[in-house]
Amino acid sequence: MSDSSAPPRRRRPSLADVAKHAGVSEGAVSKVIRKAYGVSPAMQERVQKAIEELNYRPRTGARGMRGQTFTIAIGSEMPQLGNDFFTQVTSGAARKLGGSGYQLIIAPSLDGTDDADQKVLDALVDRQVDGIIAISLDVGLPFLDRLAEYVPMVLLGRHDDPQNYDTVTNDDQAGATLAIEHLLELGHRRIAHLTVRPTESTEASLPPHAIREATYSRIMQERKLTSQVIYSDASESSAHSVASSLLDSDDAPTAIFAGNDTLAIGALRAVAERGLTAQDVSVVGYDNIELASHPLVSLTTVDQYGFTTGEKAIELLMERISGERTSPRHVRLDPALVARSSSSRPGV
Amino acid sequence: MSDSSAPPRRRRPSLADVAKHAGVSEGAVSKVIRKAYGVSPAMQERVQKAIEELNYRPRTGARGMRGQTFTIAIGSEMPQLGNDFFTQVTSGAARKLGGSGYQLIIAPSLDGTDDADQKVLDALVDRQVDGIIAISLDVGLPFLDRLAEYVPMVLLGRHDDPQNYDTVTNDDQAGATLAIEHLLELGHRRIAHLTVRPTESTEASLPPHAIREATYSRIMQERKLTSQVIYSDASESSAHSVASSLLDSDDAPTAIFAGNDTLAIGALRAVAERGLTAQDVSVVGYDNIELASHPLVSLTTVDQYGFTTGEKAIELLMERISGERTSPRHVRLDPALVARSSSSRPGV
DNA sequence: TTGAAAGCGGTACCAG
DNA sequence: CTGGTACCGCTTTCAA
Repeated sequence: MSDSSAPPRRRRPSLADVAKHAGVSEGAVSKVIRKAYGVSPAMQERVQKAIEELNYRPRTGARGMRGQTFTIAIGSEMPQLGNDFFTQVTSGAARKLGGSGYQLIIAPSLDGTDDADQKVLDALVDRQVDGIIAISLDVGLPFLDRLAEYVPMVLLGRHDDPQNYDTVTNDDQAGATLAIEHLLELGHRRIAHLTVRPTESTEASLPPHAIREATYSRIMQERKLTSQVIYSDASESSAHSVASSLLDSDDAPTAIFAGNDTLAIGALRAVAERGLTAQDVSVVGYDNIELASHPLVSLTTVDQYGFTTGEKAIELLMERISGERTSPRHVRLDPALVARSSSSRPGV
Repeated sequence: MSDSSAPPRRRRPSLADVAKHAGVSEGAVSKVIRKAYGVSPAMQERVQKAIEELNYRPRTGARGMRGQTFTIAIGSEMPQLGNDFFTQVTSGAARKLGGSGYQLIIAPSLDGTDDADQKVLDALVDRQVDGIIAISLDVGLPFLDRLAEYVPMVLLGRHDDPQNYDTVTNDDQAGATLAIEHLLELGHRRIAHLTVRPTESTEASLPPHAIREATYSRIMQERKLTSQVIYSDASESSAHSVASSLLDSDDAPTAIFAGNDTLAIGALRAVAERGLTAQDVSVVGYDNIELASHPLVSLTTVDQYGFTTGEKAIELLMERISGERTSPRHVRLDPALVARSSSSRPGV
């Protein structure tokens, strides 16, 4: 009986193998694969042939020791993966990277420990990626600013003022204003705000939800209208139960502005269950997730342009990778209102 | 004016730095970080201290040249990212990997070129990941079998018979049977099957959809019932229009078994638009996507257990990484029917 | 233009 | 148990 029924794991050909096969120096091969200057057409062709014959591909790890790894990474929390905004961002980044020779990878933080987000980012730096896009991570600015000394980095959705990294943010203030003004223009006056319970954040900057809430409060106050903020957990079902209580209470509003689409859909369910329509209680969300456009849902919401965000993030990274810029840039994208049938003039 | 307003990119401390700082050999440091045998407690402590003082972290690329990279990758097509089954698989894999020291990365194929899927996988092998999970990729068995000679690999949703890699599949035949039997038991006899147009696949194995369709045809034939297969594109809207024509035709069925939930939801919309209910036309899907459980949809469907699939995939990879197995294993998971309100007994 | 050789940051084997 | 050292595969001088 043979002691190895399956062949052992195969070794890929190395640059040295190619050099030997082509009868040239390793340096020459290296120049060819990097398309560097100073190679004769004859050499070029000869090496190319050897590369194809051996089916050679350079190893990223080895390249990275001296040069680049041609890898851009998106770091995020695990739950974000199912999030439509996240998907949009990724698509935008992927599109921008297509054909560039860079590979995009997504690294989710695995466990739920409180330093899990730091660990993902560390893991990416360990892997010497050429650039990092970090999205909605629960880490402090100092940590990020220090990491950004080692690798180009851009943070998404973070209203920060860092030294070493760039940011691309949705203008949450503008977006929230769009949503509320929309309801006001329709004629609503009793507008409630449904959002997630604020966490005790050690961050200097306000998270998107907090900004949306603050904007709501400010506008209502300016208009001399009564604010009504209600909190729920992040889930649709939690939003549903909170919204249900609200609708059943004495001071039920005629409109609900939700901090995001998931919450909005929970609220919408509560509305539908009570046989109410948008004329009774209008609902507006935030994010324009895929489900929002579904005919059975048709949610009025605010689009954050995730795709553009992803594209922009890559642009910023590339400017740093190429070395043409070292000072931080902060790009703010303008959100847009997408009016659908979940909002309408209040009935008489 | 200073010619470098921002400091240049910083270099991380190396293992040599740590060795120097601790006054020990590099080999000793290496053993400590790998928790290898043969280190005295004194040495261990001394090195540990130096590591912390320098905030040292080993670089994956360098480690990979001799040993492992402690990275497991999931390769997939870009559009899959938003897919709920994909998210489930990823969560399962992440959960299984938590605390193991391995980092999970997801690599989407960037461009839409026809060899894009091969390229992602190549890119992952280039990066010397320790294991690859490939999901619904359009690549032939020979290519995969060759790649799997270099790195442990498991394919998802592929009814293959490969030499070098493992597979985890949903038993599509069993799942389709569950769906159809469910409708039969409810009393339906005129059951149509709505699925995506079959592509000319060069693959030896049948894709999931084809298996579901074949199962449908077989069961209908066994029961001496008339098969009625209608094709649409993959989108919800395409399914909607195809289903609309079907419902308006003379031989409208009393039930529709759709090849996946997206199609089912399109059909459901057509049903709802006509003021019909589940008693008139029942709809059953496949996948149990998140939207399926939404109260406004409430779709009866078949759950593929993506989470378990992800966990199982990691298990299989680990068996190969540890070297305890070299022969292929093929795991078939049993799907389950999730009955909701989109299906019911036919009305009188 | 080309080749030789010195790194990059780890691992693994060797002798002591 | 420890230190020394060859080596992994690629990039980058530096001469020729």
